[in-house]
Amino acid sequence: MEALTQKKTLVEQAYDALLEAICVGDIRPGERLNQDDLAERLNVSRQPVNSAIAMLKAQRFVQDTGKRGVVVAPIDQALFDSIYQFRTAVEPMAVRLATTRMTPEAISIGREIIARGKSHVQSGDHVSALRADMDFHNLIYTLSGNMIIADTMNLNWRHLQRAMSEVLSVPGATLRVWKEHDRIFTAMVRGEAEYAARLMREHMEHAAPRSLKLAPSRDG
Amino acid sequence: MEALTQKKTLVEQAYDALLEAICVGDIRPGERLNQDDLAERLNVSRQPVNSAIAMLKAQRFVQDTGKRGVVVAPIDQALFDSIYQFRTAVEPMAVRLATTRMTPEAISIGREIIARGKSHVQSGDHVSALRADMDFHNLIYTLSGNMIIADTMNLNWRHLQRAMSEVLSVPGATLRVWKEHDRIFTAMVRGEAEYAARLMREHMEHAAPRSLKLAPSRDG
DNA sequence: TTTGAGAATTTCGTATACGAAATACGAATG
DNA sequence: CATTCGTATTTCGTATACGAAATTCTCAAA
Repeated sequence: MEALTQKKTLVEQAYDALLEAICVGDIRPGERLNQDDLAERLNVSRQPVNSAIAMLKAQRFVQDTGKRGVVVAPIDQALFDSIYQFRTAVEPMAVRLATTRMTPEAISIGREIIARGKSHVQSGDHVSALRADMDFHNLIYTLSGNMIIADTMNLNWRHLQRAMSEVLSVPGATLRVWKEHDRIFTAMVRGEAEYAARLMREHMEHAAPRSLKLAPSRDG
Repeated sequence: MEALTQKKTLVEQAYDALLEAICVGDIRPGERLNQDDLAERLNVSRQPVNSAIAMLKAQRFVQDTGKRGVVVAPIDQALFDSIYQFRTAVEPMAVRLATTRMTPEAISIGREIIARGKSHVQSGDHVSALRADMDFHNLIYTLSGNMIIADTMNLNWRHLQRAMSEVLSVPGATLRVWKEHDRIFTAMVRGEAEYAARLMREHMEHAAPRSLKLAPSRDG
């Protein structure tokens, strides 16, 4: 008999919904969040929306401007650079740890993700390629067995995701990226932890776009 | 003329107060948070307390138990280990980055912190030695110029702080630790980034206590 | 004495109300 | 026409209310 699962509160559901809308660009950087509007759209009272916004603010997805309400945080090149720099330390470690903890199931899942990523690139579906990119890395974090890596990087990926939904060129949407993922994963399957970590560090060092190359305004 | 500063909301103040109480052990692991009680003690209505608790839950300081309310998360050896493991990747990077960004002011502050840390160890003041330990590392994160490092590690230190307030032997409270800090900082001042990073990695690898050696229950 | 059922109480998620402050709008004045 | 001031409206932080569900307590039956 399994334990009953606990339901998410409306605060948590509102947080999830708002974060997703921000990350996929439905609510854009600089846009002000109106609590009454959001409450009506989410079909809840304003209080859970207010709490969800406080949580998003703590995680820097939205920010105060000195005026009423909060705005979605602008896409910040410095934040993006900091995340990629941070990743050059953390991703190789995650790979090293994950390599020692591979399971047949993980191998199967990893291969499926890589095939999916390549397929999305070839069909030009950038959104799904980005999702697969996230899935690939998340598999590694989970496999690393280090919950701090997983939590930290999941949050960072949400920041990257929203930056990328504003960007013309999506890093996960090239075949080169997926070939590198393939090489990294193959090294992991073979148990070559140090080699896989080195490949990942190199991947990080040149996977970071030189700049975000923001898309033209959607109005123009 | 300077910009006016924005005041913290009651939610933010309640969050700060609760987090501090949890981290210094005034509210102990396993203890259930009663919202009415807390609201009365903080002299606010229950709603900001409820919101603050949701934020603490998202950051794993408190957790659901399937019953009413939340409890302060137990001190978790695995979390502690994950943080220390994570730090072996992140702290050397922070040191490397910080070394290239030293200022006379930072040098002065760093030396003051180290002197303070040694002094607290010698006088047996473990709480203040831990604070100085945190200050030393925080200086490095700030100097690194990487906001993700700073944000992530500040949160992790809060978890470490609350673990350490339950622990008999506090890692920051030995002279050995402060001698190592001194050596690291000296290398940084000299601009020896790689050497300083190596020292930090070694420091991380043996600074982690083998186990938390939890204090006996305060009742017994 | 133990167990179970029902009633009373407590707790918390969330809706609603309140009021302060910000913002928008319209009219008057220069 | 531009600017300023007063009024109306909007927005949000927070208090309060409501109700569902959990928990505790009490009493009766076995």
